[in-house]
Amino acid sequence: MTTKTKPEAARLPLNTILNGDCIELMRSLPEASVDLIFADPPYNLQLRGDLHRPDNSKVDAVDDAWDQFGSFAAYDRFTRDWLAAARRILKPDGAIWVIGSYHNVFRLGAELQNQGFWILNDVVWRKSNPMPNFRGKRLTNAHETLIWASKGEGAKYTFNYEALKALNEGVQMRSDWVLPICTGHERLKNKDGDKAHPTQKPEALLHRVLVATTKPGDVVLDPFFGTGTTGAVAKMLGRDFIGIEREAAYREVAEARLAKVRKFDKSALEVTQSKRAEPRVPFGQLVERGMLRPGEMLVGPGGKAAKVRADGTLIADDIKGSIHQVGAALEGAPSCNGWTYWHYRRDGKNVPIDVLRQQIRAEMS
Amino acid sequence: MTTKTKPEAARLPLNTILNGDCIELMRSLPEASVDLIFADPPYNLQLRGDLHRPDNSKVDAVDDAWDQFGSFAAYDRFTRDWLAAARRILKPDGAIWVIGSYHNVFRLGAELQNQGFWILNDVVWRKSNPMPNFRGKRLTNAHETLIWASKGEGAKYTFNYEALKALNEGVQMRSDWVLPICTGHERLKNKDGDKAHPTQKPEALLHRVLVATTKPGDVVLDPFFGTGTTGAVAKMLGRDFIGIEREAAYREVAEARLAKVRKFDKSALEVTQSKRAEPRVPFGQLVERGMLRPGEMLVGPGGKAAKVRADGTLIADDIKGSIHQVGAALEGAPSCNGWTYWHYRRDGKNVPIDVLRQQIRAEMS
DNA sequence: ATATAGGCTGAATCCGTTG
DNA sequence: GCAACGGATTCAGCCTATA
Repeated sequence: MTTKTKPEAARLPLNTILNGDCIELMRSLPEASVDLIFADPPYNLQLRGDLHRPDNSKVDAVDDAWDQFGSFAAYDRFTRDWLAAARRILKPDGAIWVIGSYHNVFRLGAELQNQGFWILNDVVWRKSNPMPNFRGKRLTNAHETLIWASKGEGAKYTFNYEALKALNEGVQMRSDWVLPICTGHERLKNKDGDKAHPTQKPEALLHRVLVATTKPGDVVLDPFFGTGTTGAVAKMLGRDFIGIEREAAYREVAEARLAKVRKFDKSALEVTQSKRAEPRVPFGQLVERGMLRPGEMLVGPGGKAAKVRADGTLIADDIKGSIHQVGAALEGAPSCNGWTYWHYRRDGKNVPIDVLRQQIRAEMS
Repeated sequence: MTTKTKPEAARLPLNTILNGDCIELMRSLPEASVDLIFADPPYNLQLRGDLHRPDNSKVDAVDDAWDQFGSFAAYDRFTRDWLAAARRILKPDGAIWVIGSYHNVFRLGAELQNQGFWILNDVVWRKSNPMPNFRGKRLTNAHETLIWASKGEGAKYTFNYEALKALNEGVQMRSDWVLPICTGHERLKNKDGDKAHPTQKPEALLHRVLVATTKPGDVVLDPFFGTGTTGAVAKMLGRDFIGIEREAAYREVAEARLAKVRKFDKSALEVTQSKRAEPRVPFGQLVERGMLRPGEMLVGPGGKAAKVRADGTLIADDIKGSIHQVGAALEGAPSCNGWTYWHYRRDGKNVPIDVLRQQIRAEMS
């Protein structure tokens, strides 16, 4: 158990599995209190006891299409209710992931949009070892779809771009992820030796989701906890979790699983940071500190020149302004990173002024 | 023009491009008369401001009037109407394909289901060369989604299982297709040399769709014909097509294109052959898959050590980076193959991490 | 003629902080 | 809340120009 001092965290049942219906339980939690929701909702309409066709006297006589629509209406109500409950407890800068197959994911995605969630990406989990289509009547169903959404248009969200780029050998992570399905030792068994859960997700999938879109210490809620993959990976990665599961058999397996999980060592959880996280250094400091002198000339890559002024602005002909503004104006570009654009001369060589910024940053740390 | 003896075909405007609104025109066609519908409707992208690449060049956005809808409700009405019109003219044993991105595909899929279509597969077009995410704010949007549906539960449909298996080097075709986007000579230009259509689809994609789900002589209708990729591939493959397009500029380009197409052109087929290369395995996958734990130590041949982090980077003292970068830095070398340099300990022995990469490659093949 | 370098482009819901 | 502004951000493939 983690000790929390934040007020909202004090009211949250962190790192536990709640027993019951996820809609009711989410309604009982404080609003705007969790950072991320990961949801793997059921989609088999027949197995869900709480899904009923609407009480419509004409149903008996109608064709398959209407029957489907009736079932879909019930599924849509269920989706609307749990998503609304999830939305309430999500922080304004939080995010949600849902996963589904073609049976339900279109309804999930449409309802996400209807409720104002803002889709950031749809992600394809491409299974490296899917079950073949034995009858040869369709394509091998070799993927599932995840949807990642923020709370609304313009809302902030966490995305560890550099960490994911590192995970992908230095190139941007794409929206299609190749990962094997959950088999072997990772696949949990019950006492009879049968698989404990029909759709256990691989830890690798949750690892990528949580590394990508949460920070250490974030609260991750999973309303369809199952055997607790979300909780297990959250614990490993130093995130707090809240699980909701109404089937006792799944809760038992998940509890046993979670007890065995160990958190990774703290320094291993630090992840490659973006340059945006570095402290801001005003260009004027380089002048104040005497690294550059007022009157000194800077040159751009194309040979364009500008003069440093005492207040940390540049002047080139009649163009005055910041290093960025003058660079952009000279290039006719919408923007310009003055730190990499401008160079000063030392020992007959052109050195980017960014070197000086790095010196200052090194002193600061 | 093909001579048809079937009665319904006699009333169909085969191998022509109809000028006008697709909803009205589909309503004017005889019911239950076409075998396949391929539809690439507007995506309703909802782009806000301009987007520039890091080199300051401006991205040519899809800002055409035909992609603008006032609200999800307006888009849903449009979708409902054209899908209903399409459904009416589809034969009972016919099928429909739609393509979209996360902006619209969830609404498309949900409405297909609402109208009684029976989804057979969702298919992911994995782009081998997508446009990157220039600002590093999300995952690279590297795929689009197609939905393949029959007219209803239990309805018959055409699926050429063996042909697709042959296209896929003898193994079952999966639901994820790797194909490049439409560029180069295939990308049609207008008189000014600009692209004739902002979203032209590759012929290889239509080739696979038509080979998979139509027979020679089938009638294929495309209500959003654009520059006529569907018609061109249908003609090559000996299928009849009906195109509907309301923009005169697109119709003109499509007419010229179709006039040049000859039946049984194999060029599209060649494009579908994927290049066989040793798949690249990011080191991060070893961490995600639990083969190595964050916090675990790796050792180099000279005994130098580094710690694995959750994002697949290493840290040794204050040196952080990829397995290759950290290896090179510790050795003072310009480069280093981290796969052979680094070893992990198992059963008292040092094992090169390349062994783990080989395991993953074995799974993938 | 062949290799290399540089330029250009693609269905994109693409910034965050300070004043 | 809005405006100003600092400054961070790209991959694959094809085409053209140069060596």
